[in-house]
Amino acid sequence: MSKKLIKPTEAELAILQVLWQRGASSVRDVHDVLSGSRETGYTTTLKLMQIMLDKSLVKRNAEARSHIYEAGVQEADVQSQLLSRFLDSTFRGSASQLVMQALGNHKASKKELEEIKALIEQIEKNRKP
Amino acid sequence: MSKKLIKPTEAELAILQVLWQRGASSVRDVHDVLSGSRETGYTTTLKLMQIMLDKSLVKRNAEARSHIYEAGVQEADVQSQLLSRFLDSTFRGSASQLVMQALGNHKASKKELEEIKALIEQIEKNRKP
DNA sequence: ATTGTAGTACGAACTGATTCGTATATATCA
DNA sequence: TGATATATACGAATCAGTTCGTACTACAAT
Repeated sequence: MSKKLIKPTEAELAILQVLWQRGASSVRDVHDVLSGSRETGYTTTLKLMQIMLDKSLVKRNAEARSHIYEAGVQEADVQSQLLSRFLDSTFRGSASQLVMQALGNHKASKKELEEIKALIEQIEKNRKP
Repeated sequence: MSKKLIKPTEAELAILQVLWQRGASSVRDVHDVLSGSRETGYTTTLKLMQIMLDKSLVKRNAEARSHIYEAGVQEADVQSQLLSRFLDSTFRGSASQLVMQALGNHKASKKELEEIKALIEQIEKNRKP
């Protein structure tokens, strides 16, 4: 099973975020959420989602007059692919550099920090043998 | 002193990477390095660097016939800004999620993992009071 | 039935990034 | 000197992403 190359644009990613958070939604729903941060017309959102359908970034149920869309790609997959590229292009592939920056500049809660520590222990443990 | 908004494009970032790594370089130098991974003509690289000069992403010394360019922005600044945006757009701002993915999918050496753990301890210590 | 409202479809304009061709200047060397 | 090689400058084509206007369809309400 081949992992397709996924490269959503900025605008597409914003739409995917809405779908991942809300689940199946109409164009109207998505547009209303986006209206908070973006300033574009309804038909723009519609067009983008049609393009995304074409690229299989979303799926839709067109039975009702108002079509219902849902994400066609998994959030974790997209994150993983985008992260890989970002890591290479911006941090020359150094994951630790990226992690240090991320932890340094952006607040993580005590609980999150503990989780990360635990993950590191886990990795070190699995690596020994 | 205001931190300007920096948003290099993909191609521009690739050029900056070369300049950050090699230091001051001619267009020819940059182009030769890039030729390994990219397939574009010399004048394309030249044009890009001229555009970057315009945007102050690079500086140049034009005394010699062959102009010498160097980065006009700091790597850490650019990384920090790009990371912020990436974090928001792709991980909805959750630094810990991003860190977990980065550590999970991409190999970091034992030494790097130790450094990260140390950083976490550091953060937790500074946070107590 | 007619009118108003809300939806989809889609061409086309616009924008920004990338790419290249070509003109021109400068240096090198046989 | 003249031919060749190597620079810069820059307009213009191309390409991808985004945006919107407009046509058309379906439903609801008066």
